[in-house]
Amino acid sequence: MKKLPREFYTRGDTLQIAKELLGKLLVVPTETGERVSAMIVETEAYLGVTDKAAHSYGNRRTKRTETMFAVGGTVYIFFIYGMYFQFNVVVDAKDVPHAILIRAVEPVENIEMMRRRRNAKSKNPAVKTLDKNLTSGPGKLCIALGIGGSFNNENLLGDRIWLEDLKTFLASEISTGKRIGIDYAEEFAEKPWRFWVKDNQFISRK
DNA sequence: AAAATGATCAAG
DNA sequence: TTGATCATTTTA
Repeated sequence: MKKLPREFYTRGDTLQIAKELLGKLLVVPTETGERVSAMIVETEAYLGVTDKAAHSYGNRRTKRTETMFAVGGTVYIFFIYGMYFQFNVVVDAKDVPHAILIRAVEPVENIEMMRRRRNAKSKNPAVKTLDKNLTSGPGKLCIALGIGGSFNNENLLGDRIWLEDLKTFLASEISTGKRIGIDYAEEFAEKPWRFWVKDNQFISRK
């Protein structure tokens, strides 16, 4: 399969890219080279220096936010709530700190592996994680796909993690709404910069 | 009966 | 944000 080219990430229309990311296949091979993959079904755009919800608001550069300033096609991982990772795709040119948070994916290849990893994280071994709960949230998908802090700053054109074309959704198949978990962002909390595949079973909220 | 849904709470 | 628990509703 063919990796999405650098230009897909660097062309410079973050909201458009956030929508086009829906239907793309996220591939994270195991150490032994087995493909584990899932289709992106929910995204949120974070628009650089003007967006109060973005880590890079006001051009803030810290150890954590530094990767947001990398060139489009770089992976930005951050740790949240003391226990979960979030997976973001950096877009636009170097030093333009735009990123797209991947909020939910639909399992495609090697679902068995995702199930094992998710169940292993659960405290109660008796409960079996339902397939539709496997990757229906930003923290869950990172566990299922084995994405941890070491993926921060990884190149999406490398061999550790990448995106491929899979499906294309029409504008009529995409829903739009407010982003989640950013109540502190004042007027930006209302911006309709969250996108998801309409009626998809794997989105993070109903 | 089992499974899905919703509300509440604590976790690091 | 998530998982656990508990209560309620839906489904087979």
